[in-house]
Amino acid sequence: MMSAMADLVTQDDERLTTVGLLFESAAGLRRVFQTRLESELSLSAQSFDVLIRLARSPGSELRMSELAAQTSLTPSGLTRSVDRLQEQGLVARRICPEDRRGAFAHLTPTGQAVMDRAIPVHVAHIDEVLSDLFTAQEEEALAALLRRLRDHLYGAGSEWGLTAEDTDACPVAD
Amino acid sequence: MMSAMADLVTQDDERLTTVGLLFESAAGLRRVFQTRLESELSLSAQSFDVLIRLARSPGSELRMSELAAQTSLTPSGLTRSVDRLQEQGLVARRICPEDRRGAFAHLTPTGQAVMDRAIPVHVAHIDEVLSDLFTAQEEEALAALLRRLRDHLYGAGSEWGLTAEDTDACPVAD
DNA sequence: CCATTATAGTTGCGAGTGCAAGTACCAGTC
DNA sequence: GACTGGTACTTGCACTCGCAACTATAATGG
Repeated sequence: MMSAMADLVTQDDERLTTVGLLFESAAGLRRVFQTRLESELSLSAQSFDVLIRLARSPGSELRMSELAAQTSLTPSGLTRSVDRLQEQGLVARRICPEDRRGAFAHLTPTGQAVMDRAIPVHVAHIDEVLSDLFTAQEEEALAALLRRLRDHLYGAGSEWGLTAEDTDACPVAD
Repeated sequence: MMSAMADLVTQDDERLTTVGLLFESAAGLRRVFQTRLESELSLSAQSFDVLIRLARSPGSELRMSELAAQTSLTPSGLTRSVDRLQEQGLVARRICPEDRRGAFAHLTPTGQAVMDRAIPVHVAHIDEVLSDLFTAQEEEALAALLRRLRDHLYGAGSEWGLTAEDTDACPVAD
């Protein structure tokens, strides 16, 4: 009855714990940012994620499929997300001329203005949470390790059904 | 129009990227595990998270509130999750004798059996994903950094509205 | 005691999401 | 140039989740 547990608490525990910490950290950070983004900027974390990826892309536009891959959303989820942002007037769609199946999402001037205001707030918020927690070296080490993990998961063959190419071009936040 | 962007791409970018990597890594890992857990064990990632926390607790039982804190779920979310697991016969509730408002959730024998089978599979899966990616030292370093972040977010005053005490007692996985 | 306040958990409801099916379009084949 | 297959999104539907309101029980205080 305890056989599996016995295995666990010896060697595997370490790895299990690492994974658990990763999930807990991400969930905690997301919740913290979400609260603040909503109260101060009336943006959901999900919306902000989409918007910041657009803001940091050349021309402030991206194909729907690209955006879906970068935001950890399925195509259908992204469609709805962009729908909402479109209703709010922050984003607009543009049909791709060369391939009329596809579409670009791009920031409207209003969306640009909102993000110009929102990004510094968010950056300040990140600083507030992370400052005095990591040294520059530690933060760099953490980023390096996570980058390796992310690339392993998404890039290089996508052995586990995860689609995405060089998301590194738009590293981004939440 | 580009003012906020200019700020971004210099100093703040690093921190923004770290946070972004954390989210992407967590999302990627979750999806990978979820796919496999569902196809091989018919368990959602959410269910598995609840079950493994129970499995690793003394007596295989935990108060609902404890469980909620550990699973990054709100109390209402946990209520529903336990409801589902109860319908599947994997978990049962037990009213706390000393405080009849509260309740314990505990694994049923069936639940125990399922987890005895599921945990080794999941551990193997983690190994498969992480092996040859990090050295023991790197993994340890990553865990240490993440633990610091997690404790900073949840513990010590919970400056950001996150509730949780010593979740370290049950570090756990997904 | 009874009243007040706080806590543990549950439920109504609305919002977001994924899966599978559908639509519109491209690309290669005969 | 219709036929077949594949791609880029979009929609129907069911499910999960969080928030706010609610119930039941404790704990405090007169």
